[in-house]
Amino acid sequence: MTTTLASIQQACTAQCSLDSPLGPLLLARTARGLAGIWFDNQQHHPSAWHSPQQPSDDLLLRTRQQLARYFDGEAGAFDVPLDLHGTPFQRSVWQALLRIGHGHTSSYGEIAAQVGTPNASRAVGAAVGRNPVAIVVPCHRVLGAGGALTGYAGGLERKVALLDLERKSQHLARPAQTVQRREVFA
Amino acid sequence: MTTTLASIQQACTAQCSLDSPLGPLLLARTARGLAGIWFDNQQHHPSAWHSPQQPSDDLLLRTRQQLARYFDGEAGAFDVPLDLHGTPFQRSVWQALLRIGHGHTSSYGEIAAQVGTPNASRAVGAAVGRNPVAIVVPCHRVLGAGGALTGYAGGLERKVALLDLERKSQHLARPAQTVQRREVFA
DNA sequence: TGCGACATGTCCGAAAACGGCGAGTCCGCG
DNA sequence: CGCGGACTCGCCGTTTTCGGACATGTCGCA
Repeated sequence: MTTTLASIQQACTAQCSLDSPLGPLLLARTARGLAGIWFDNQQHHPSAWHSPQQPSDDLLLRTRQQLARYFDGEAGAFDVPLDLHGTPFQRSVWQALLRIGHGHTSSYGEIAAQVGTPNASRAVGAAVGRNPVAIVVPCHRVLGAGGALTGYAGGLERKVALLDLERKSQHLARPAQTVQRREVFA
Repeated sequence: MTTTLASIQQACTAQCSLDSPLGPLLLARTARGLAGIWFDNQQHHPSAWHSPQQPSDDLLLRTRQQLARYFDGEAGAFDVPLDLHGTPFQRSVWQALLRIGHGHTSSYGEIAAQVGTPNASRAVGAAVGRNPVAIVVPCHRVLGAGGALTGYAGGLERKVALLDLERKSQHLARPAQTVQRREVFA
């Protein structure tokens, strides 16, 4: 299997940017769903792009709104369809991330177990680090087995900030949290 | 740079098949032009495909007609726009092939010289062998310096057959051979 | 004439290196 | 004792690197 990033760029049909409390975000979509959210100058950023286009696109608009709500402290804010490009292993890891609830955390080893390869915690680390859709796929909720922060593609500050935000906003969870998330595979 | 074949499959928008005197052909196009013609079970065949769809497509229809005329012995039969996916080197080689006239031949070294790397005749061989658009991009017109057949992705029989066909049909060349061929790059 | 060596871009397989880990050991410190 | 921090080693998917193999042709040397 080849790189995930190139494959996304290929299939991408629209993109836009957005100013968040943690700095500018770049959003990208494909025909099938939301495919990427990156912080400025984070690791594995598709630096080939820079176009700060306005979103003329329903899906991207909704994502922007939901991100705003998320930063306002709302739990379960996301319900846009995702289109995650990656190796089978990576995708299964990212799927597992989606099952970590708002304000909760998990560990690399735990996820490795969920994915069916209990010893692959280190490989999980690598996969988590390549998560293309920051925030929505909550890779920031993964800590070391002892609770260590270990790392974040967008920088540890941002990881702490996101966890803080979620901890402080626990009580704002929506009453009916029926988040139906349809996944699309590629 | 990555594989040419995968890149074509990605961008391909339509395809169809066609029975030729030398066996079935698979045709494929992208948004920009004709991107592939392969013999059944030739080397580097995009075997992921098998759909023998009917051509509902103007460009593919025209290609089919022109192939039929070619097999009837007509020179200069092709004028469809091409969309050749490959490395810069490969594309320059394939462009050079297009300059070899109907019924004429060239050699690997000659083409290497035309492309600007006189010593790369061996590399030219590799590139010629990966020609995605059989017949229309006349890779069959390339022989060894001494006139040896050397090789053909579709099998040497077919190479001989094509050369025979062109030799026998020399006199059928159309009077005005103003073949305007627009190339598209990717 | 005949044989070996070399030049050249790309693909492909194998092998090694590299991580956003985790468990286990050893040690120093209250 | 009991706890925490530094160190070592096995784990495993992905990425990178490397070494051949090719649809050849030219040159030097016996």
